[in-house]
Amino acid sequence: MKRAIARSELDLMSVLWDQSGLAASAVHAKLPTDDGRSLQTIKTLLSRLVDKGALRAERDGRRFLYHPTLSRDDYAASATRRFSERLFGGRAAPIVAHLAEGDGLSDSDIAELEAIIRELKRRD
Amino acid sequence: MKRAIARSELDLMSVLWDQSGLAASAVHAKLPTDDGRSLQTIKTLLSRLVDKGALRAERDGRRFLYHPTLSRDDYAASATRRFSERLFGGRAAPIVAHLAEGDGLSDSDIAELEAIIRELKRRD
DNA sequence: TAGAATCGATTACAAGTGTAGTCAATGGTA
DNA sequence: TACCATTGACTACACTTGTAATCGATTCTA
Repeated sequence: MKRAIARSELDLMSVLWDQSGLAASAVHAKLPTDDGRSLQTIKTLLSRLVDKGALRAERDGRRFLYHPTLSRDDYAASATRRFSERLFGGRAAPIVAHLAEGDGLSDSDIAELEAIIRELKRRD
Repeated sequence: MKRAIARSELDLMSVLWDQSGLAASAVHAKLPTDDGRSLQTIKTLLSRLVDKGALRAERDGRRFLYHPTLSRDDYAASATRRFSERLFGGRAAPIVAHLAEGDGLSDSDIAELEAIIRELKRRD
């Protein structure tokens, strides 16, 4: 059952990472208003995420409250590694280079990057 | 026709980015030996990529030679932006942080990152 | 208490994806 | 020349994804 989280499903994960234990209707309500997807669609996606093992459904009366079974951080880490591996042989620099093209990065982003680099070099 | 390049198709793009103008059999031969996909499969994927406009097929006798119509760099840039946007609100630092987790980055990668940061700060 | 709203479950269905078989034409070879 | 290999075209087919309708049960409300 360890299929991947689809693009459209990720939006729901994101909502539930912000606040775990929401019912389907609440998840629907929390999506951007311009989202367009109907409540039925959200329910289907939630079921699929439960099938995939990405969510746990906790019964609450006649409805379910949904909880992520993997953290946003864990997901982001493995997705990032896969992405970097697939496109850049696991390297980080080309990613940053692409994001920096055309006044890409904010000052705070740059400052964070600096801190990370400093730490990496210290650890070295 | 501007559908996205699928995961499995990306492998073929990668081969053709390394060396443009290969025939189906050559692309097949250049894939990792443990790849498993049959030559027939490769041909199907190549056709799909032509349909999608990601490859141009140049007739050469009774076969075709395939050429990417978008550069690896352009593809990587837009894929990277999409990825970063989707998972990290467009920021670069969390990506590097994830890749750095658990002795992730090589010395040369770190050096490149440093150079990029230096340049970004200079530009600032 | 009768109808309305809401819930999960089931079903639908087109498009996309991964993988490959079959076929007819062509080109190379014994 | 008679076969065999190779090529693109076409077809196949199960699975995934995106989106939603329908249905039966339950709960809220007038």
